[in-house]
Parts: sequence; structure tokens; C-alpha cells
Amino acid sequence: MKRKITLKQIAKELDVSISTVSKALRNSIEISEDTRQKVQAFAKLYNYRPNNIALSLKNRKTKTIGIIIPEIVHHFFSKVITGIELVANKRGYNVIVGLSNESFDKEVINMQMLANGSIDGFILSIAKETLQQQDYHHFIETINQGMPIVMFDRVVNEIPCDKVIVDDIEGAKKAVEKLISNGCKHIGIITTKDYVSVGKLRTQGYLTALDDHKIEPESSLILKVDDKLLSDDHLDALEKEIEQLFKSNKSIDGIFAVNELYAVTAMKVARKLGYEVPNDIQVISFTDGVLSKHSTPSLTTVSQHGQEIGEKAADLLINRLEMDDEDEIAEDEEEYYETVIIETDLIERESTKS
Amino acid sequence: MKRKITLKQIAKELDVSISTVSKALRNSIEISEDTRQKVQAFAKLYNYRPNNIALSLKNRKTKTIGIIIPEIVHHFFSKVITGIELVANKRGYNVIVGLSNESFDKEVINMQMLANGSIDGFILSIAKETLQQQDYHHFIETINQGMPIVMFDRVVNEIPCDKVIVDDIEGAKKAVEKLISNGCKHIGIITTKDYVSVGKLRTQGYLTALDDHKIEPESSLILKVDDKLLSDDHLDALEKEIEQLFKSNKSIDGIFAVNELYAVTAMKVARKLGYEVPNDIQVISFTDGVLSKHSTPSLTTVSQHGQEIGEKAADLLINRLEMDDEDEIAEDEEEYYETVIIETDLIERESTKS
DNA sequence: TGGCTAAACGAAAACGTTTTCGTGTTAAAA
DNA sequence: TTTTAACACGAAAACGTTTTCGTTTAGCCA
Repeated sequence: MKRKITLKQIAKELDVSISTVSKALRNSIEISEDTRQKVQAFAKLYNYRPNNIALSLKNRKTKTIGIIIPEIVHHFFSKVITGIELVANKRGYNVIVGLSNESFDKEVINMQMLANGSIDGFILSIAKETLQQQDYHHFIETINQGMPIVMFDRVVNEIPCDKVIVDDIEGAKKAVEKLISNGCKHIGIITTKDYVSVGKLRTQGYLTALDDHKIEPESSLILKVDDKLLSDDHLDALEKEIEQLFKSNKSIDGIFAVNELYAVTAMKVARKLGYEVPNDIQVISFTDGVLSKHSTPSLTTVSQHGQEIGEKAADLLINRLEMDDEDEIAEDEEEYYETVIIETDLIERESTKS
Repeated sequence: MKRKITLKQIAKELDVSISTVSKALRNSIEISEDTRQKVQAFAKLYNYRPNNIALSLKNRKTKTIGIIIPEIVHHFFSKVITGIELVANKRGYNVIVGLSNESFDKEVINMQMLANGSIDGFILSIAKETLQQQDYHHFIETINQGMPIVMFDRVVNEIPCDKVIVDDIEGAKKAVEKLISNGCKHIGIITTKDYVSVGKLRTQGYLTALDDHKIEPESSLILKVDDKLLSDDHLDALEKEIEQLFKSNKSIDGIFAVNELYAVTAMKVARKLGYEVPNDIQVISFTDGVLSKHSTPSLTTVSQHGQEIGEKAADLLINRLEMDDEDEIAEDEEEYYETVIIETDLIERESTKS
């Protein structure tokens, strides 16, 4: 078991100085053709690779991106990571991930662990608990220390950084309009409590769509689920709430759900109550994941293009990282930070009439 | 925007030496109570944190684990990561991920990127292409350089390292036995080509179960799908193959699928052909993911306990990392490397009779 | 022969830590 | 008063690079 070889060892072995070895390997013209060949041959033989940590220390950049997300067992988030990793790798960066588990404390700890030199910048999506507490000091401090952040999906406006978001309002609107044009008269929405920004926005899109078509919203058709019920342990409770929604709205004929789980659960309840999808009730969900594709009937969904979000976020971050050195725009300019909106697509499947 | 403060700056500001600052912060008794307080107060004020990269360089360990997996958009793998991250964090480690995309080249590149000092050890699951080519030199070389590897799920015996695997044979056997005891007489299996080790093992378990119950296996009941069909683009082809299986075995009354997708697709085809699950046909799948839980009928599955696998793998790796320094066992001992087998559980749901 | 230039190489600093080994000062012991 | 020991602190090396700025040697010309 031979440890990795270093410049120093090569230098010693070949009886030259460290500087000579370094230069020879980088093909400096300062070094004679002879020694260059000798050094390179030796290095190749021993499979020399420069130590990354030493480089990071010297260059004061790690070529590593920190990702902090609420959870990873989630189609959307893993798609985003895929996108980030793709462009990061292509541009010579590594990716280090931390999970907040939707907890404020873990989010803070994770950021501190990484902000001490381990990474050059963050890509993150805010934990629910943080959104509730509205305590964003850890983001602000990180940014103030000169470490750029790119936020995606769950963002808050007051933080000065680049953002990549989905057009939640527009996406929801498209979905509801589809239901309307498909003949639905009484469209229910299954959404989250308002502090989850995306839930709120999607609800807003729902209301806008109704309004645009002169449909009076009915509060009994709006179910705001406590998102603790998103965890698998509380599936029963979720089903009960949805069942209640159906029973108190006998004429319901369309459902817009802000995520897949709500949608498939709604279909399940509907079937149990004797409705048939899509003939009696049509269903559309946000987030195009595995469930939508493989449920029966398969779900018409609003695709968020998670991978594209990840790619865009990584590009934004790396651009900023590699610009910082030279161009260094005036930081107080109006349009210093960018917010990219990724358009959603409506993917039609079997849960709506065609 | 003030950059992160360093020991040197604190030293200069307080007019003491760097060593004094370092010692004061670590509460060395060498330093007087007075200066200690002064330094610590100053450090706190400026929110000093030791630079991780510098520490890594000095200590020659990064406290970072490299994970390389085929893909991340996959319930099982993301569960494993969750487990790894959990214990890694608890034990003071970070986690850096690379995706091989099932490609041999990307696997090699990724390992090289990380093996140059960025991490202390690997946790990985081998890419399909690598398994096909049976070229494992990059693993061997990494290990020879003194960097420990822990492999999980997709492993190969010839590589000297710790391993965490699922008892695929036993799990498959349990599933098939459940079908048998539920009265199935003609049990089909939908599996992958043999070079995917887990597919092969699960097939083996299927055959063992049949044999144990004196049931003659029929080759027409064994469908080995080209796993290119696992990607969503080829769903139609997958359905066709499965439909063929049904049509050439009219008396089929049980299906064991080696993954969720095969199982839900089988159920879909079955329904289309007029079979009812579980009355006409009972279905069990390997891998307990989201699909199983939320399909209708929900799937009886063999749970692999992905998170537990991740936790165990991380513990094995970190144990080895922290042992290496001191105890340093004789490397040629028989039982130098450990293989942990995680037991599977059969989770009964609606796709089998109870 | 003296001086100059180019070629080939080495010394040393820097990145930010920790730690070992001095060193100077002061107070206590002889 | 001298010796010793404790105390408080600093200098420097080390981790592995890259890069700037010498320094040496040889060759060339006058």
C-alpha cells in the first residue's frame, strides 16, 4: 500500500528541486526538454496527481459546490441534484450535499460545516421550518462573507441572491384552466398551509384561473392540508381529510392537487367513493414524478423540469464564481442578482379527458 | 463584504503571535487566562471558524466521504444516501456525491476527481457498465493507495473491501414462498439479464423457492428483461414483453418482479388483459419504494431497508478510517474485511391475498 | 579577458492551521 | 545572591502546491 506520491518525493527521487518538478509537469519553457521528459515519465509511472486540498488552499477556491436541500428521497429534489451534478462536473466542479430534513437547526449547522472553506458557493432550497420561523440570518451572513448562494424552488425575496424558480402561479393556472376547458364546474384544490411558499403560490394560481373564468371560488372546495400529513405515517389522516372534502362537495368534478401524493390519494379516495377518473372526476397534480407516470390511471401533471432547474442553478452559481475574480460588477446595481423562471409544462395523461 | 477572518489577522490585531491565538482558542493552559479571554472574545466577535481546507491539509484527512452511485433519481439510492448522510453528519463527516450514470467512464473519472485528496474514503455501488465489462482496476488502485472503499448492493467478491448487501436470494425466496403458500401454482418472474448481480441473485432465490416446494420451473415463466427497458422511454416495449409473458402462460397466477417498475407494469398489463389483482393474479415486488406504497392495489414488497444499508456502510467506513491510524490490523488476516448482510422484510399489502 | 545574455534551475513565500520546541521573565527556593 | 522552576509566549516546521524572483553556468561578443 503506497500512499499517493507528492512533488517533494519526485523531486528527491530525481534529485531536482520541487519547483523544477512542478514546472516540468506544467510544461514550462523554463525547464529543458530533457528534464521535462524525465519528470513527466516518472510522474506518469507513479501516477502522480496534484493534491486537491493543497490546490484548494493555495488558490483559495475549492471547485466544490455545496447543496443543501430538505430531503433527498424525493423525485423533484433528486432531479435537481442530477442537473446540478451534470453541469458542475462538466465545468470541473464537485458537489457536496447536506440534508436539512426540513429542520432549521440542521440547515444552519450544515451551512456552517460547509462555509468554512469547504466550498465555493451554495445551491439550496429552504427548509419548511426556516420558512415558518422566517429567520434567514444564516443566509445573509453567508452572503456577507462573500460566498454566493443560488436558491431554487423555495425562495424568499428578501435574500439578495440569484434564484431559480418555477412559475408556480402560471403552472397552477394552466392546470386549472385545463380542467375548466374540459368542462369541470366544481374544481377542488388540495394544497398546503400558506407558509409553504409554493403551496401558497399554486393556490393563488388556482384562484386566478377561477377568477379569469368568472367562477366564484368556494371555500369548501379549498383543502389546506397540514403538511405533516405528507409523511407516510399519516396517510390515513390525509385520506380522511380528502374524503371529507368529497363528502361535503357532492358535485365536485375536478381536483387540482399541489403534489403527486395528494393527487394519487385523492384518486384512491374517489375510487373508493364510487367516482370514476376521469369520467366523473378529473385530476391534475403539480410535480411530475414517478407516481404520476405509473399510477392508474396515470396522472396529468404540471412538470417542473427539476433537472433543468438544477442545471440553470449550477450555471448561475459557477458563472458568478468565475466572474467574481475579475469583472466584479458594482454590487449595488439594480439588476445585480438574477431570478430565472423555468416554465412549466402540462403533461396530459389519463386522469383528464382528452 | 468582509472575507472570513484568519488566525493571522487576529494575531496582528491583538499584537500576539499566531501560535498564541491558536492555543488560546483551543484553551491551552500554556496561555494566561487574560489573553485567552481576550482572544476568544475577539474571535467570537468576528465569528472566527478554522479554515477546513487548511485543517485537511495539515491533518491529511478531510472528514469527507465520497459516494458514487449509478443514479440518484431512484428511491433506493436516495434512501441509502439519507442513511449515509445521517451517520456521517453525526460523526462529523461530510458527504460528496458523484453520479456514474451507469457508465464505466464516468465512474472512473468521478473516482479520480475525488481520490486526489478530496475525500478519506468511498462508499459506492457499481455501475452496470462496469459490471458488464468486469473491469475493476480503478477500485483496486484506489484501495492500493490506502483509500478504503465500502461497497453496497451491487458488489463483486473479488474486490477486497467491506461490503453491505441485501440478502437477495433469501428475500426473493421469502417472496416466492409467500406466493406459494397463498396458493399460486404458476408463478412467473420478471427479472433482468444475469450480469446485473442482484437480478441474478433474485432469480436464484426464485428458483430455490420453487425447488424447495417441488415445483418444476418453466422457462416460459421466466422473463429476463433487457434493462435498457428500465428507462421511462421504453415503457411500451416493457409492456409488450410482459404482455407476451401473460399470453403464453394463460394459467399464470403469481408474479414476482425484481423491482417496482416491473411490478406495477405487470399489474397494469394484467388489468388490461382482464385479470384482477390479487384474486386472479398475486404480485410481489422487490424494493419497497413510493410506487409500491401508492399504487392501486398497493404492492406487497420485499423491503431492502435502504437507509439502514447506508447507515451501516457509513459506520463501516468511518470505523475503518478512524482505526487506520492506530490499531492497524494485519492486512492479510483472513477476516480483515467485513461483509454485512441486511435482512429483508416482506411487507404485505393489497397485491397478495391475506 | 571582461562583460553580457540567455538558459536552466533553485529558494522561498504564500495559502491557514497545529504543534513542538525553544526563550525570556518572574517568582520561589537554596 | 544565585539557582531553579514555573509561566507565558513566540519561532518555525509541516501539510502539498504554484509562482516570483533570484542565482548559477555557459556561451558569446568586443
